[in-house]
Amino acid sequence: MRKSKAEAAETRTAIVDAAADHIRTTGIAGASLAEIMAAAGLTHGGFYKHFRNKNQLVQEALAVAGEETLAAVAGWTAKGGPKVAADFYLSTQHRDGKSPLCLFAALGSELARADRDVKRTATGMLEQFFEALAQDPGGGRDRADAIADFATMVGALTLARLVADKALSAEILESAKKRLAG
Amino acid sequence: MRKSKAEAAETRTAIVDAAADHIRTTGIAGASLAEIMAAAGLTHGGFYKHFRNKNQLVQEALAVAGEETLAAVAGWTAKGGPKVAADFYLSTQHRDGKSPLCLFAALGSELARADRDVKRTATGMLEQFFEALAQDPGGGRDRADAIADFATMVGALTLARLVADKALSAEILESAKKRLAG
DNA sequence: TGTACATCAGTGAACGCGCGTTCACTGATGTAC
DNA sequence: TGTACATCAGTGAACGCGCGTTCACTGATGTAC
Repeated sequence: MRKSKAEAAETRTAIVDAAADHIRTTGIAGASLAEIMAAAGLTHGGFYKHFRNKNQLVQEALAVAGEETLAAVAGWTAKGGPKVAADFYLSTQHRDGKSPLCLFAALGSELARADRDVKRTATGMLEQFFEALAQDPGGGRDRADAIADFATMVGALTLARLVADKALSAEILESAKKRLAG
Repeated sequence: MRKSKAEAAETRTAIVDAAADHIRTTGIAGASLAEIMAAAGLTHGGFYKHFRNKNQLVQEALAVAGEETLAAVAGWTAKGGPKVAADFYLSTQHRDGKSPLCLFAALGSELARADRDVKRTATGMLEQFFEALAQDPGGGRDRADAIADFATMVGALTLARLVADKALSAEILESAKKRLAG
């Protein structure tokens, strides 16, 4: 059942998109190729017609996941500046994963143990985040501020997600919002 | 080759200590029982004489790892206040894992996906961190400040660890230090 | 344009491997008398 | 205190399972003439 080149390209994109979603939910190690392929509407056997191995898919999925989050952050910033972006990033909706989750909050500690190629992809995405967040014409915020802000957001969202206590989780988000507003 | 009760208790402690180390290096899913038992000088078969299952060991190991980091943070704070504690936390030595790594930076995103019991253990440790860091008599820092500070530290260390570029990694640590000092 | 053949996207079964967990066994420790 | 037996910490082989990866196969697509 050979598919046309156009269909095959769509299939490939669907696999990467499914991986970008799945990986942020289950982690890299926790996302099996069979699950990702099923989410893309395929059986697992065909995976190697599109990718060399799982690692190649992970790299492409990270890039897609990063661009999704980056587009969201850029959108929020364009709408209301860094403060609005921080409010969205630190919302309970983002924490609960209803909007696609920031890849650094979803995978941060796992990426620290990833292999060199995966880390390079993640580094490229992070550099783009810093550049996007540092663009604050006339706001008096420099690159170091943007980096510290983003570190606070990632740390707060990570901690808010691992906590088993709703009240403490909300307190973490609020404390970070207050810091970023002040 | 039955061992005495005292020896068995020592063995149990050795297993938990080995797990507390190993888990922060490889992640929870990446730390196999065979590796942990070998690190404690044992074969894997005897594991179930001490623990119900892997999950029970993980919970105890998280508590030990948390207490280790907490003792270090408390020590740094006692020595020179919150600023010195932040400088140690954000040092390249801590980032590179030569001192035992903070469990939230090591496992943050993985703990978000852990089961309820593991999350509860992590929550208890985090609450102790907040209380320890909020104790700043006369410094004018309240609990919200302590939480935001810790979020910044965890986020910065996590990002500094996943980056494949030494210069960018150092820039992240320095930006966070600057924020916490100001 | 039509025909014959090569290509290859996708299927589903199978592989080797490492994992958590179980189990029969060993022999020193703990206990009952 | 000494003896006989039960207990159980630790060993090492084995289990079932899910994983990433491979492979023979199918049949529609792409290509050469």
